[in-house]
Amino acid sequence: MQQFIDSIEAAIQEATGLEAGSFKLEKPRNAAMGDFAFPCFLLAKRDKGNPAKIAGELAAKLNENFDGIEAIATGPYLNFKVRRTDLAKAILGDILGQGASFGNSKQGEGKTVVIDLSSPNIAKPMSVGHLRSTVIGAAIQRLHDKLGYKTVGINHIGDWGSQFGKLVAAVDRWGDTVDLEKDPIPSLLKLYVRYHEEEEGDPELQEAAREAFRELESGKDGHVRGIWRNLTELSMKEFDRTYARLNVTFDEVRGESYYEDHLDATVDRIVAAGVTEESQGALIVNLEQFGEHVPPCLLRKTDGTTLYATRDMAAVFHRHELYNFDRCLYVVGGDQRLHFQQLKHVLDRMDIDWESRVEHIDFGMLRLPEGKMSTRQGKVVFLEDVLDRAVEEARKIIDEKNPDLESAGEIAEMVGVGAVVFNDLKRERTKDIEFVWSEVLSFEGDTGPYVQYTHARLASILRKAEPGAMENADYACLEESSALLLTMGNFPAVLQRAATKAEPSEVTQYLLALAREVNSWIAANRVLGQEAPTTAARLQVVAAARQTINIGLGVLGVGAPDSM
RNA sequence: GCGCCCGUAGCUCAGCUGGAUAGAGUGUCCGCCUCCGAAGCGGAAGGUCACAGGUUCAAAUCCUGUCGGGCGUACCA
Repeated sequence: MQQFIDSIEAAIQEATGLEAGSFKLEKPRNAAMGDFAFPCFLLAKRDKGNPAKIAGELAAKLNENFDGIEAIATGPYLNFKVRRTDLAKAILGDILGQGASFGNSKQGEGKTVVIDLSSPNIAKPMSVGHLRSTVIGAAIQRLHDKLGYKTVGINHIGDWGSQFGKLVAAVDRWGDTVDLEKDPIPSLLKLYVRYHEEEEGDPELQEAAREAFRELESGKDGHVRGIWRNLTELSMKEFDRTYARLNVTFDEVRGESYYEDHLDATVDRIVAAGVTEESQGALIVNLEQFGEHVPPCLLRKTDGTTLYATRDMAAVFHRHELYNFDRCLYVVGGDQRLHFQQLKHVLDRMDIDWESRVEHIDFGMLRLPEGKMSTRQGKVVFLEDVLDRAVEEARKIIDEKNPDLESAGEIAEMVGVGAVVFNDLKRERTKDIEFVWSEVLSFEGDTGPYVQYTHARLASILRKAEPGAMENADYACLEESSALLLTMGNFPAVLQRAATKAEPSEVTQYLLALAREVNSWIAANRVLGQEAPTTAARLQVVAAARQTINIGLGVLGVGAPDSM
């Protein structure tokens, strides 16, 4: 499809003297007007003329040299219509010829993107909130993979910090009251909550927790570290189960604890850059130059221990040394905007030239109808429960509508999990989401299962077609199908925009629109049993649409079943 | 208090870097399984794009202010 855009743009440049890149073709208001549009306001301004008149004159001029493309002036717009058979042939040829690599690009060749995603905290259950970072981050990684970047997905596990002192002390004291092996996460959560409550009036507990974290930080490999290591392993085993269901893998799993040894060097490096100062007994980087309200970044507390920010500084230096990234994306909730701003400001003050390559890919918070989620108040929805219920629901629908379906269990898993993941990727990243069960468990309309269902229908038609039925197509019968063809042809551009903006919802929204078009096209265009050249042409549309949906769902990490 | 983000149909959301008559889904109402999958398709109703100014040939989109909501605001992560 790109070839049409290129030749139209080239012709406009030649006829008007506009420079390449100074204008962009748009999509006409409705498909009947044409395939591509060029608003003439820009020219009208330059030449102080009437845009409608300019459009008319330009149309006449361009049509002299066009072959297979027609320029039509409609008011101040200049619309272009490609010869239908050429359009169909080019787009279907592209998609079917490229197969699974349709949408691939070389734009990322030789470039590296580091993505920090998921990053749950040890000993806490994954809530639907963690789903967002995991699923958004994984989609962004796959998008970049598709565009030829080298990608490194990093799961930066929260396994360090003063709360682990409490946890270790709690396990030490009351570990035998729960079954850690069988039910690790809920048990740990219970212990943590109990410790939190009881230490209020018990200085001894407070001191025990502090002591435990001190020992942990000292690096001594003894009793405390043993407990901590065990907690970590138990939690990771649980997390891995969920990741497997979500179809997410990581290139690097590193706890914050990994940076223990890097902390002193990191602080030294920032001090050496001359940007630190002492304030109220703590070591800080003053950031007032970025705005009088920007609070300083704390590197060392009064007691000498480090903070989250220190560990993140260590991590970003480490990642840069290791990967020399072109983009370093942090897929972390919007509640941490200030933290990442500070991180970037510190890099900026240190005159680090790759500062602009570090991006906080923030996303909206997930709220329950009754308010903000809170683990301690029991106001959480656990991810496993959501997945289980969605799968259960999918199974119920399959039993009802398609009781003979083979491997119904696997497909129910694909559809249920797909519904949850798709739903999470549906809205613009930064928007807050209210978690409503009925919405997550809905399989109709703007949902993942709707797209999956469309895929299954297309696959079903292809299964029923005779071998070789796609040969000798008569593209003339696709006269009325050009809107759908253009949508499919636009897929590579959608992927590129989604990657640049780190915005998976561009893909979900695209797939919903495509599925909608496909479904009404199927209703209006009988494929099988037509005259052979007609069936052949329509089968190509079916195959191309199936292929495009399949790739799109793949990027999102949602399964594309051939039947469901 | 201050900073950042958000406000589009009853509800959930699209609307790309300003461009043609603001679009989907859901819910409500009506129609379609003797024809490739009804998790579907077609149709109806539903909008002062929070409000008020401004910039522009052109504003849901950019700027300012007001109101409403969310998040954050130095020794948690």
